[in-house]
Amino acid sequence: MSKIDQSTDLKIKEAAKRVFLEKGFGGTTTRDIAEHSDTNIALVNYYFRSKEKLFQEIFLESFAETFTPITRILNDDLPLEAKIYKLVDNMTELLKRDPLLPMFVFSEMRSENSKMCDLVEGLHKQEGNAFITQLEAEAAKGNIRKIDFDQIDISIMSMVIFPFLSMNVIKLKKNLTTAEFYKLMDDRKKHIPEMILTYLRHPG
Amino acid sequence: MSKIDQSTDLKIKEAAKRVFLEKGFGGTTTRDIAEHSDTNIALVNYYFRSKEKLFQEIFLESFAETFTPITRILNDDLPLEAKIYKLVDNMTELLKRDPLLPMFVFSEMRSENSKMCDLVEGLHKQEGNAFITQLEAEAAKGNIRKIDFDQIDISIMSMVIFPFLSMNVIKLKKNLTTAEFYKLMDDRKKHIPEMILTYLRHPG
DNA sequence: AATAATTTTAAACAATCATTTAAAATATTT
DNA sequence: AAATATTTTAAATGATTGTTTAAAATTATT
Repeated sequence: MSKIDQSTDLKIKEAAKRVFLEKGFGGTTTRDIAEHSDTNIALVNYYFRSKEKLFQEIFLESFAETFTPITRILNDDLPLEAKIYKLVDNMTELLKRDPLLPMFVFSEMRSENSKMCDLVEGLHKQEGNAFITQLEAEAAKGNIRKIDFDQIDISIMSMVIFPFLSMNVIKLKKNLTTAEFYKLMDDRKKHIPEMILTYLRHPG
Repeated sequence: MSKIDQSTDLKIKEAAKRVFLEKGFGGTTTRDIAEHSDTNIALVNYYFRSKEKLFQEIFLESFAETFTPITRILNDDLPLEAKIYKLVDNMTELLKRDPLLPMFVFSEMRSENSKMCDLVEGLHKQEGNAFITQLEAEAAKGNIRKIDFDQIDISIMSMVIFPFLSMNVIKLKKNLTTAEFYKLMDDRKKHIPEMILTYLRHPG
């Protein structure tokens, strides 16, 4: 055993997360999970009742894992510039640790009638975006340009998350090793905030 | 019949594309495709030999459908500003027509050892990015700032494509209808080029 | 130590999967 | 019109799916 006497349910859950993140719900079989967790298919159902229940548990946790840090930092009490730098830095580090996380979350929410959309709809009741409020305040003070700040929000998320969603295409197109790709992502920690801030600070 | 006597193989292929785009390879069954094409499972295999062959055909076409317009415009003989506006406009229109296209392509290339990665590796032999050459030329003339232009490339694609990959999350978080979401995407046709160009034109 | 509760195992379950078969129906060629 | 080739159908194939069963092994309780 690698980890000292890890409980069976945790062993299964961790293995399931690994497999689900790589192959999605449809591409994963209960037997996959059993093998990767060094257990058997009966145990998977014994602890989690069904493949679907296990999946939902992992999906919800992955959803939270992705968006909780973002929400937390956006609601931090920090000056605009520091907040953007921190957001991009933290998210990049999170995604470097878990590069398959966003594809897992977004791909399971791809279609309007996906069960995961309904599942998520319940919990995410608009917690009042402090970031956009902050941008509006700065705009009122004349520090940044006045625009639709939802666009800024979306653009930051796009520039941080998209490269990880398209990792393999980027690696192919730009002929990069994994290490080189990660270096590129590190460079974006400076590039993205600079781009956003330069845009915000220069009037249209 | 809606379309006058559409050939069977085309009927199957179009239905298959619809289903694959919505549910991916793993989430789609041969029976799904048969039902949606108003044929039967034997005909699917008669015309395309296997689910996998049919899928690969559709995947490769979808990959081309996504990246051919980009490559074409990036290699257009247009001034920088016009090129960026055109690229963002055309891509947005393409994605509004086919919003599930990028998720389909990228999700099937999510893992390093995905068959689709190998499949694509063959065809996409670095056709010398004219856009980056153009950026370097402009930088040499002192018209724009000198940076790693791969970052600009990635940032444009991110800002255009990512919103469609995360469409359902954005709609939930910002409480948008489909029409409102598309309106937001239309607004980005101005927002994205303005952001990129403002950044490029102002020295660090 | 005996009993009860929990966990693990191996085997089986029915349902569904992709694919194939072979006969029927249709279209094409001679 | 007869013969041939192509397309379509219905049924069956064996493999794989998620899930369940019931007995065995282990752990906890009395």
